[in-house]
Amino acid sequence: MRPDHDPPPERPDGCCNPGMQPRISGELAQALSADLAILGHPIRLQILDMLAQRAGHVCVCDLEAALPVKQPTISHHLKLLREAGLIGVERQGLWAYYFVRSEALESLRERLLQHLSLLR
Amino acid sequence: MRPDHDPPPERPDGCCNPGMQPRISGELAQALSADLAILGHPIRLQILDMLAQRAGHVCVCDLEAALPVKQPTISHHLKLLREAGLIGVERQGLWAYYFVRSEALESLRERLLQHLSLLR
DNA sequence: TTACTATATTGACATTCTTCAATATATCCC
DNA sequence: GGGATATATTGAAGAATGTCAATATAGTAA
Repeated sequence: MRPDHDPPPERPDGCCNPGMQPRISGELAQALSADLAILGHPIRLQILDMLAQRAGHVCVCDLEAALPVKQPTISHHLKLLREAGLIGVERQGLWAYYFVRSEALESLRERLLQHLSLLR
Repeated sequence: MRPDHDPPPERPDGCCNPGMQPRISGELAQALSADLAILGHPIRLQILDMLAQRAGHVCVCDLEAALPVKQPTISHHLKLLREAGLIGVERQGLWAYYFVRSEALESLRERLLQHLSLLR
């Protein structure tokens, strides 16, 4: 979104590491923080937890009954998780059964694990 | 009464698992999402990455030179990371040298990995 | 058809987050 | 002391996010 190549400016004496760069590029940082941000909400964490408990058998009314927000808010977070590819839905008549897409969650976990160990 | 292991994947007639609860409590979800949120910003990730590269020798001017935001914004994110306990600072004269608090970052990493594996 | 139900969407509002110019603070050097 | 420099803080503005009442949609059942 913004050019990021300032040639190393002259640095006075003893301070500073001129030309130092992050190993994590701007784009990678964006992607990683998006991964972290989609998980970074208590209701979404609890939704994922409930879906993981009973894969394929959780309807919206279960979530609504167990969580301290109203139904439109549940639907909103479900949509975000679905757009992030972390969950899927199968409609059966009136009900919508949500499930964790384990392979997506697993690869997200791998990515986080890998990059967070960089920060050690 | 804590049914950690509800074996019946059968639903009672039509929909819904009455009385279903998340394993992750509201408080734990808050704490976890705070952990995730402090990492969920590209600039903060890049700051942590740069600090991890040269522990103890990164001043604000290095960060300012390498990252696409202005100095007050850098200071703002440094403050958030410091308040989260993830980094520390040692002032030397005019300069402020920031460093990763590895043990805090490590325990955060452990917590995240542990709880994320719940969601599998 | 009509009534009912589960979920999705809309629209509005409030809150939080991000950013930066301006300014303050602290330190060094002369 | 004054001037220069590195970083911190303030304050304001816009952007993003979270929430819910109202409404829409789509299915069931009589």
